[in-house]
Amino acid sequence: MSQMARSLAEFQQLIGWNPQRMWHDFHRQCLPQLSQKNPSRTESRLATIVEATFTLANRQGFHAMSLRQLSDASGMSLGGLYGYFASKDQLAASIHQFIRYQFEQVLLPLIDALPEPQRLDAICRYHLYLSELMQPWFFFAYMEARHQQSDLRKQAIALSERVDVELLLALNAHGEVQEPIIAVGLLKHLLQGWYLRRAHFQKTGVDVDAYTDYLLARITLFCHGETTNDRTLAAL
Amino acid sequence: MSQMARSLAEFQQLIGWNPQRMWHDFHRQCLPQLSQKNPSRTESRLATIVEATFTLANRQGFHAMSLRQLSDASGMSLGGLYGYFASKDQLAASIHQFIRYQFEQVLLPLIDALPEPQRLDAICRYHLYLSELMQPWFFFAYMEARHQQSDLRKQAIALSERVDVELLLALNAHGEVQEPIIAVGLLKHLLQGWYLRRAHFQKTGVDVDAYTDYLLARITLFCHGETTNDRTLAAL
DNA sequence: TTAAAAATCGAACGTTCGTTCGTTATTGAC
DNA sequence: GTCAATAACGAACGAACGTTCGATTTTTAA
Repeated sequence: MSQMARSLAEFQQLIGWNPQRMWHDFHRQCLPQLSQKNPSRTESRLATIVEATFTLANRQGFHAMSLRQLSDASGMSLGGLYGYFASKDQLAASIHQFIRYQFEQVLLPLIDALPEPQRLDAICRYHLYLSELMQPWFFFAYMEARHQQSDLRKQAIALSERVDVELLLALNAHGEVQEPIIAVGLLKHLLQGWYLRRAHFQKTGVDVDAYTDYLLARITLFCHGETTNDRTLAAL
Repeated sequence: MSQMARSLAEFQQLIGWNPQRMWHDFHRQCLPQLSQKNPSRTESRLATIVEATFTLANRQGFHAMSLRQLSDASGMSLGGLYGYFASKDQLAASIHQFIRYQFEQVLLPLIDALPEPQRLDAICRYHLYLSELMQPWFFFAYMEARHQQSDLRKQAIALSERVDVELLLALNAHGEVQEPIIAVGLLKHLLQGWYLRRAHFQKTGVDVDAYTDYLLARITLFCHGETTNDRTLAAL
């Protein structure tokens, strides 16, 4: 059984993550809708296009990004883009699909392989680490999810609820959870904070390891905390 | 000196909030760009239009919402809408401006009037309560802020940083804050969670009073918590 | 009741959007 | 170097966008 990773570097090594491999996986996922034959060139072009999509869409919104802007930013002609995706909507759908794939095929199996007492720690750490490695993807997925058509949105909700269940089970393994509905929601919200508030953390010099350690050290306090009046604001 | 409100109902009474008065204030703020003369009719039409904007924009994004959709949803003709705002961008700008106005003219004065020991509690409570009363406004402001033009965005950032300072000062009044940058960011993020995850809380039956009490009871634990190994996950 | 004022309407305008497609340039095997 | 095969190009298209404006309806006050 594999050891748990306790830092970004360890996690990266554990799953063998690097950008090249990520784009390779992404390319493989996009194959059905691609009209290109040369794999290696296609991989690097896909990376250019999707990275340009992130810089534009994560600033101004995917819907507000025009294909002419994407054409300029990626250095590729308007018509040339269509060799790499079937439509603008399909481009967004591929991104959403890939991040769901990463969750289901990479994160969840890693967590399932661990004994239950370690799972809460692992879910949080691995979520934070993966969202650090793929921050633009996570940000895009969060911000654009509600603009997707209903079947893709439903799949995202289903995955989200699966994580909720995992979190609740893992939390319960550490003792009775007070107000479990609020606790689980808050915990996931705190994990999302890392990639949603990335600019803030970058400006203030907080890295993912510091954030992770800070958070994990307080999670059990937060969720199981038997708050006594003299330690809470309510006493004022 | 006024007493602090400890529930949504008390807060609502304290600031004398009701929808009618809110739309009255909003109308007054919009006056400069309005071509309409009859105040009472204009107030109700504005309410209809802005509420329709929220239902459409908060689902699919403001940019993706067409004025033809807004025309249908508000029961007003395409040209008729332009009696109530100068342009589509101005409509969004008015909403952003109004929520900033509520923050600066309603929330901050209330907090400044309180003695320092009560301020942390008040900032959190009042932020949560106001965001409950005006949830669609807060959600809209959060989601659409990055699509605004730069001067409006800068004003929003300035206000956000002002809240950060208030939070940090208030936190410090309760003792030395460990990792203050992370703590303040997280605290604000938790406050935002209430209006960002509204659908989730509505589905699970959590109301703002329960959320507020849960949060406030754990804030000092979270921010000042001297975490010992036997109470944290790191010990596993 | 009536006429001026105010408000509403929706067809039409110019622009920009996503997308297509015939043409041109590039690539790779011999 | 030649020639298919592949990829990239960008002008052009129809649709949809935000906006305008003259005609029409509703409101207001005498």
